[in-house]
Amino acid sequence: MEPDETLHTIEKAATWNVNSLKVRLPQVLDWLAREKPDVACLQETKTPDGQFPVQAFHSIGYEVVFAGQPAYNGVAILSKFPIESPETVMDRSEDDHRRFLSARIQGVQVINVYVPNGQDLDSPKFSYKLEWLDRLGHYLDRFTPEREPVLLMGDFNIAPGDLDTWDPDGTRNQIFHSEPERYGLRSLFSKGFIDLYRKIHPDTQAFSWWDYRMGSFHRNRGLRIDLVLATPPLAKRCLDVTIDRQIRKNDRPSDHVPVTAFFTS
DNA sequence: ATGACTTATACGATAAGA
Repeated sequence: MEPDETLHTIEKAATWNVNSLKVRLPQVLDWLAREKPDVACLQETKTPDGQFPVQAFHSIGYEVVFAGQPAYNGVAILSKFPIESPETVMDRSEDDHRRFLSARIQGVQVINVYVPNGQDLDSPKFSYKLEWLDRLGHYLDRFTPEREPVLLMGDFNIAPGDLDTWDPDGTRNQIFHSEPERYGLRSLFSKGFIDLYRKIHPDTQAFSWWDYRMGSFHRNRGLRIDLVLATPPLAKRCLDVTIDRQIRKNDRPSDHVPVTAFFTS
């Protein structure tokens, strides 16, 4: 154990799919100034590494690591504490999508994921999604969940169960709700990764994403697909998880909202 | 209703998201 790790622990960690950091940067900076998470994982930055706004985050006290590309995907970890040993790929595959970032922060392994969308069950993108989840599982096998604190958070593009979708009957076996996807997610749970929102709020319906179209937010037709998972040493310390629905009312909002987990020190 | 918005790329139309 490093001496510093006992002095400062992660007490507040958040995940937010920002749907273009270029468009959302002012909102992200406002949110950080207001909420002050110790660690924030962003997805869909859609920003090449050379254009990442490093200085904007440094100037408000955040270290950053990022893995981006033009137009699509892109992930970043922001931290008030030092970020050690960042990894931008999860294995030796040829996959060039920037969807993964893993680093050590105050003795916690923080893993940021942007799981592929999959499009529909007939698409090659669906096979890619399932393969990607399988590869993530293999990456996670290096950890001992019962003993090690690991935070795995991001946009999973899977509604874990019927409570996590506005229309469980209409969406059954559709994309985000299909059995193969849910099996992939359950296989992460079975390794010891715990869905913290569902642990703390077993019966509450709360969504983290709403379609831009059809007034879906106003009608609360959404999904809970942005998740914070943690291994038992961290899950035991979790006090609450909140989903910031209010931020979806901003001008030019992301279609996702932040999910934030709180831990005892 | 293979739609509806929003973003990126590139400057109009298409791809992609979820």
